[in-house]
Amino acid sequence: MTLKLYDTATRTVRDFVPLVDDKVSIYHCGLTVQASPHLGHIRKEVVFDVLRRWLDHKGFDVTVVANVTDIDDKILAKSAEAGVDWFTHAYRFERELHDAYSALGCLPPSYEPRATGHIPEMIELTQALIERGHAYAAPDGSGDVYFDVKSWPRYGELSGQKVDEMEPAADADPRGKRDPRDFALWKGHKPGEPDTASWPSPWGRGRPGWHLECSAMSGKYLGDTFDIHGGGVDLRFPHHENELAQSAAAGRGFARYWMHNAWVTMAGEKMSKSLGNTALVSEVTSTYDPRAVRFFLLAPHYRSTIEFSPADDDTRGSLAEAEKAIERIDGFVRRAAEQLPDDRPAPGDIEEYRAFEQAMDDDLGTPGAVAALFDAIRAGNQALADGDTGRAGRLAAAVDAMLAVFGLHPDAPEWASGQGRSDLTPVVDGLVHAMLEQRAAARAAKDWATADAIRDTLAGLGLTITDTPTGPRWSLEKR
RNA sequence: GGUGGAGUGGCCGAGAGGCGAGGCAACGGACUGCAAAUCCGUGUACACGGGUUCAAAUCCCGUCUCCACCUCCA
Repeated sequence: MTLKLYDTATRTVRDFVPLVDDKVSIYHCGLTVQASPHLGHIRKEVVFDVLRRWLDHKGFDVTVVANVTDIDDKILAKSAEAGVDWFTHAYRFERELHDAYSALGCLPPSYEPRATGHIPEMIELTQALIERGHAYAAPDGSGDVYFDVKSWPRYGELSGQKVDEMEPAADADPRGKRDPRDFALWKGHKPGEPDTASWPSPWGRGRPGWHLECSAMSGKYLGDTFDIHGGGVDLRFPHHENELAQSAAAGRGFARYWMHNAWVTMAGEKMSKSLGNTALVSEVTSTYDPRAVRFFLLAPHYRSTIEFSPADDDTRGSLAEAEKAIERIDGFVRRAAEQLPDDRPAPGDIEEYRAFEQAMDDDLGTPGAVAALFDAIRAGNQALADGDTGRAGRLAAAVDAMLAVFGLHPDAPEWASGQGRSDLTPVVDGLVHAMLEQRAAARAAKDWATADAIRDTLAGLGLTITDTPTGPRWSLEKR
């Protein structure tokens, strides 16, 4: 089966054919490490993590590059406000970003270059653009270098806009620009900015413009032409438009497919720091099962907005609902582990599994794929109840494979807890089983009062007891 | 002004001309000592008004509402 992807540049769904057989190169714009990541930020990571896992599942050798923008206006402004060095600020939030990745089970990128580590590449690219007549040093002595939008007729191709119809820049200070839409490739050092935030260049000391970074770093690690460039829809313009312009104008092929994920909303509005309606990843994962958070972010289609609703008087909230879905998944995985032999057959031509693959190949159709997963779980539960271990085994194998693609398998190393709880699991297990033996004795004697009292005690400690055909089972309530 | 997207059952969220994706919630039933879990069953949903068609949530025309981007926001 061929993977089809929606390409933002052509606004069509296209068959995905990689540049090099069996290899896929992906670049997606990482974050500017200027504040704590929220659900909206991390959605992009989850979306591209699922894409990467799916390509991997299909047998491609995948290279993923996601940059870290560790120098920009906001970082300088905020660090100055906080009275710390800009790199102190940047490193702190870079660590938070990494914590968020791992909290949500995102595999690390193959390479994660920092902008500040690629100044020579950026200078080189800027020089190439000047030589080709697509960039110029500002004549005002500021040390800025701008991309000359008018020199590049293709400008606007990615976002479908015509330069002349764009809203004139609100920027009242055109500085040394030939056209208000020209954007900075290189920014001259300004008085008041820390000396450490500038690097020597042919145009004097300065620092790179935001758009330039991604062109320079993608070129270094993936070559002049690569397969997929991703990011949030809000980066389509101006960031990606500018990246494309400066790369193509420098003679590079650049990205062959453009993918953009939609954002996360709260009460219908985009989650963003300026609106104050953010849910930080760190907050959310300390309150809810991180796998539920991941499920919540990947279950809707990546091009649809997701409405995040916190718990209130009327609803339990979208993450609590997702936790119930995860419990259903885990219920089957545990049941299968208890009742089936360890050596699972291949999924083979299980109907639900084919539906899953078809959905994923159709522009990463996770909604259909999730539906297929639950169909397989239902069928698997039935097969287990019927004692049809052959069919149950194939379905369990299919469920395992689907969960691996989603990055949601409970036994995957990403979820192996280094955080205390599971370290005590064997101890708790022993204690609980001792109590359950007493309860079993009471039940055998039809002493329901004693049996229920033991169960209530355990329930009071947050343990749910479930009687199954193979004996009682305990699980820790999420909250 | 330009560009892109959205309005689906109690909630979330798919689909894109013809059997009501899936999850959460609710209600019945089976199972259970009682539960829980699981399974089976239960919904006359597609912003509004017209039109095309044997058939429209899906196509066409019009209307309304909402969101995003055009300011270095995933």
